[in-house]
Amino acid sequence: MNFNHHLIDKKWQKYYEDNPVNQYSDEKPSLYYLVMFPYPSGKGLHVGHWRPYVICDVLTRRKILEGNYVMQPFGWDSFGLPAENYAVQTGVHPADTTRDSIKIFKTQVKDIGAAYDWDREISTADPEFYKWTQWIFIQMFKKGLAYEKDMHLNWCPACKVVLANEEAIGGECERCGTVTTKKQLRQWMLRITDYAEELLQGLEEMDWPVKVKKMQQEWIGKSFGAEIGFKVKDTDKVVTVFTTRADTLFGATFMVLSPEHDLAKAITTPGQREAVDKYCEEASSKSSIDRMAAKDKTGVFTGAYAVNPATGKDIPIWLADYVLADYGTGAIMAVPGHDARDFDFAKKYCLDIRRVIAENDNVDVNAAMQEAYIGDGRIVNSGFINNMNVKAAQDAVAEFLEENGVGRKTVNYKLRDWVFSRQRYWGEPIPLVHCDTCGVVPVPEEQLPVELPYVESYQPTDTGESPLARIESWVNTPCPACGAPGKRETNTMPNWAGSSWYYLRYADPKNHNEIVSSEAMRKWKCDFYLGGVEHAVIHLLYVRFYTKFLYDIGVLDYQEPFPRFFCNGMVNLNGKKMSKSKGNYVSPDDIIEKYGRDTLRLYILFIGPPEADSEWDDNGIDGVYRFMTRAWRLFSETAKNAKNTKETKELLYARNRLIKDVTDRLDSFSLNTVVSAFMEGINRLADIAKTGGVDQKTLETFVILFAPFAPNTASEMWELLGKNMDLYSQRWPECDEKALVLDEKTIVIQINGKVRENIIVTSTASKEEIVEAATAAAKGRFPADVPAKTIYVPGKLVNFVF
RNA sequence: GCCGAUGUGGCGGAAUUGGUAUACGCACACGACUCAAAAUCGUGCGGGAAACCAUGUGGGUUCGAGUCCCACCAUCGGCACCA
Repeated sequence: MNFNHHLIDKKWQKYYEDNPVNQYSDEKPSLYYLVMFPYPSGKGLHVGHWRPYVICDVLTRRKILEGNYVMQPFGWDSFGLPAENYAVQTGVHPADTTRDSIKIFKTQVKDIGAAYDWDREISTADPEFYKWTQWIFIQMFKKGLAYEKDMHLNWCPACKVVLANEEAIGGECERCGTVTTKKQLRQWMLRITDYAEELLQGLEEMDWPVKVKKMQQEWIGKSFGAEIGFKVKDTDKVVTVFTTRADTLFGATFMVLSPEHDLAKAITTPGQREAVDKYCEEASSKSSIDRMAAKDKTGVFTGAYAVNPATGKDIPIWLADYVLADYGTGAIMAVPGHDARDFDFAKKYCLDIRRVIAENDNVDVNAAMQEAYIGDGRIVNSGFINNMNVKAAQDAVAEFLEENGVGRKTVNYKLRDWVFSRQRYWGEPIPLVHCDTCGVVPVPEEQLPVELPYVESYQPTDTGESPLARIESWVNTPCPACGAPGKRETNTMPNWAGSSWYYLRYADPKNHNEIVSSEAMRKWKCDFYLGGVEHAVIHLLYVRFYTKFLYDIGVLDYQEPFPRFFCNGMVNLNGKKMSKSKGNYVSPDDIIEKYGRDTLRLYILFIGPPEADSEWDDNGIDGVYRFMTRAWRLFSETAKNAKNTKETKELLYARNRLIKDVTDRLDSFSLNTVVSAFMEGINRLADIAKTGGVDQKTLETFVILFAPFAPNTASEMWELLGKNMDLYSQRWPECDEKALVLDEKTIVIQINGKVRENIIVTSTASKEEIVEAATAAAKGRFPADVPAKTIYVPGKLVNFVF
């Protein structure tokens, strides 16, 4: 009987469609395994998509075979720019495009044969779903977490859309790669910074890849320092700065504000007005990439002076775009002697440079400095903190600031509030109404969802308004508070909104009255989450933020959505990320046709360590396919007589070796080597089969172990063994360690640490016997009569040292 | 620049707590089967004639190092004027 993957796939795909593997029962322990849901594009899947799905399904099925019910849901992150861009070009409504895309995706996802609970399928663009996305926003609004602000924002001139910092990494639009510029717009913001500390603390106890934790830590970017107020001379204005180097306060010889700083224009003297206006104009028109790439620092003097609270001296106030508007207070005290950037700036504009730290006693503390000194040392030229070290000086300065009411110790975060509005059509409408008398009023919860209306034109506007703004019949609505004519908010939410809480909805996807029932919430907590690195910062940070908020308002009884997260590597082709739109991909459909679904599942695992990026190799899959046919052949040749075949010591060893290798490697997440273990197992059994047969129990054990990896083939093998359709009621086998002890073992003989000989001894041989045998075997190679030392490692080696 | 990771055959990659480096697979070569090819099966496959030498480079610890320590080099990823 040949291995016919077409027949096997067809038969079992159908069977499991009608008889799902994952049967819920109150009796069984429940688990919840989740893989990141995809954005359904019309182009369909490539084999790279398979990787996380296969990995998650293998782990799920293994847990099922250990007697658990594992909820493994699937859904669609279906709002997004591609559908809208397509609509702009063709006029086809994004809802139609999305529906079609989901259909294509779903067919292809089903080919993977994962044990998904399709009953729990969700789609973020479904009004029944986004009703609750809007509901969460309203709760945030009520708690003061959502607010409006004029923002200088990253703006993509091509997409005509505002981007969050996370979407404009490196100064390029994440979607289209266009260089972004800045634009000032009124935006809805979420106060994620209120949760900065919790988001940071929460990372500690989580079972996440270290690199992902590090990335989040860095993104949150906590630093300890002080806030110091500098009085602007001859005014009542104060410029506050954040610094991590309060110890260098005596060395602050000028100040720099970012060009966007609130006080920038207000403090400018008439004489400098023209120069300042010109500079600010230039700064705002520069793209962020130019601004970052600028080697030369530029700036302009405001004409104003501030008073250094420590020295009492007047110091000039400058504007420069090397100071970031949205970090700290958007202003710095410049200490050119001890900060490289300030040093460059001071050199260029001939500003005072003053040494206040000496690295050692040989330094001439009054000599001109050649470069900024960043390190620790003894404080000099600094009044009451002289001779202290850096740390002590920081404390002393903080105390001085407190006493004089001009500053205090503080912490600062890089994390910024989340720009939450998008000037787009295909997203969740922000459920607010603007009323002349009542201000901004949330849409009452019973009126949710605020559904997206059909529009004629999806073209975004250059003014930064959403296409929704053109639909008067939708925009005009009575104020929910007073009934007077009001206007709907026309901005929509960003892509991340739905994915920031979707995991929760799977617990209770059909609940019309609540976001989730408390019973379902308690029962279904995500035990395992899996997905690609590309979402390691943004998505995972936002989900954690939403979860913490939902905890705070009493919806959840836990504060972290994903205590355990695994990050899979990408599958590359020709060294580059697979991409349908760039034509650089391998289609799973072709592979399934040629080799069958299980071969692809196995190859996707075999291709490399799951956490590493791997290169797709068409030849590699042939090897896995050969293994499948070899395994199949072994079964078809031995199954018939298996019941009459005696279990030999060799078979017992082979069986337990396989159990141990598969189980251990699965536990350590080494999925590529699990496939190797199956290959070794089949090679071993095929060897044994040459002289005898393979017993029933060994073949059954193989099938049970194989079931999570190659479900269709394993099912067919199960049937071949004369079993009923009860493969998934079986229990994961346990290894009998005794069976792994062989009668004989190989002992390595080393001389001075180098391998010289092997001897085979009985497994019961004592140390003395082994050393004696080793001496006899290696004596001829001894450089002297008697070794100075003999190292014996039990059961492994003897090392003669001379 | 800072942070992190990774360097092992022609290739993808294996190697419990330091204990036979190169498992498993690909590619390749030869052989069997065949009129022939494909498929399949079998054998070989780091270098070297050998002694020996080989896990990015140079040191160190150890009876023994791919594994631990120090210093470099290279590649990849993240962040990047964060005060």
